[in-house]
Amino acid sequence: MKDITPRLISLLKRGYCTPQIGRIAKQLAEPATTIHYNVKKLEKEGAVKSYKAVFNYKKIDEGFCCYVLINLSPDEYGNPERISADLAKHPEIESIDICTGDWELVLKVRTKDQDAYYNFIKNVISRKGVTKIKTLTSLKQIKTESVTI
Amino acid sequence: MKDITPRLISLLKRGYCTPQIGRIAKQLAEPATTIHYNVKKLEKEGAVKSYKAVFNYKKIDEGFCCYVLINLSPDEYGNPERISADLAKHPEIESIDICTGDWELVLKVRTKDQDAYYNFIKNVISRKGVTKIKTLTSLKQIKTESVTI
DNA sequence: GTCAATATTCGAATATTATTCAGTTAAATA
DNA sequence: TATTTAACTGAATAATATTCGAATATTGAC
Repeated sequence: MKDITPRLISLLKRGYCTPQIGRIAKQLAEPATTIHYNVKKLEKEGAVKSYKAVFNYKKIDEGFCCYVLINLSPDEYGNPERISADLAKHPEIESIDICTGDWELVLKVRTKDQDAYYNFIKNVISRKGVTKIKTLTSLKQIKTESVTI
Repeated sequence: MKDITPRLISLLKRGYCTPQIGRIAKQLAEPATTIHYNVKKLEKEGAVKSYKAVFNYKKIDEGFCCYVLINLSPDEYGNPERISADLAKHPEIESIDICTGDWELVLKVRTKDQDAYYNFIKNVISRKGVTKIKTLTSLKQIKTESVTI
């Protein structure tokens, strides 16, 4: 039997959802057509990037979560966007920020477990350009993607 | 004229969306009823927490983003969930993680600008229980909530 | 391995929900 | 104040999700 779940999760993680006009209308006590108009306006302005699902990541084999703080070598330092665009392709990486302060890059990474994380670090992060890494491991997620768990 | 936008954004930021069964079905080349069944299964298992919107935060007056690394005082150290649950109420905080490593709490915070962030720190973060704070300011977001910008 | 129980797939019919349209009201501009 | 543009809204329509029942596949007990 074909297992649809992984492909389904992969799509829902980044998009393939849509706002519930009727439910919003009821909640805000406004006509559905008014909500529709305003939602479309937000989309047209480019204010909305995507509609997506937030998961209980333990239940989709992504229970291990951590922040990866990265220092870049002098030659990558001037162009962090190149390495970032490359990293962005990896589905394990939930977010990538180019930062000021002690660290140039901050990643949020989700893997199945510590073993999978170790492999991820070995294969993806350990590369020329990265001079120093610090990992902050999440013991418990209280809030994620604006959703309180 | 009543401005619906802020209330609309507030709802979409955390939920009030739903998967697009038909579009997923087309993408995965499976019948819509099969997709429907599998989506409902994920929901029933509790694997899906919410369906929500991801924004271009610059366009919704949340252009200033940073990570806040926090050390807790010895008395809060043993029960970080209390202070976390309290922080979770604030809409400026996108995520809260209780971590190992050099910092006990990692927050991701979005405000309009640096001034708004300063006020946020003063009013929300500076409290008994927090002994040390380090802010990593995001200069550019490459990927957010699994969505590449 | 065989059989029964359970879970998954799927097409056709139905129910629900979003969207369009056209008219109205409000706001901005000159 | 007149004129243009943007925002709002109800009724009709279009699009989409959901239910149902039946077929197929998987799992677990013996």
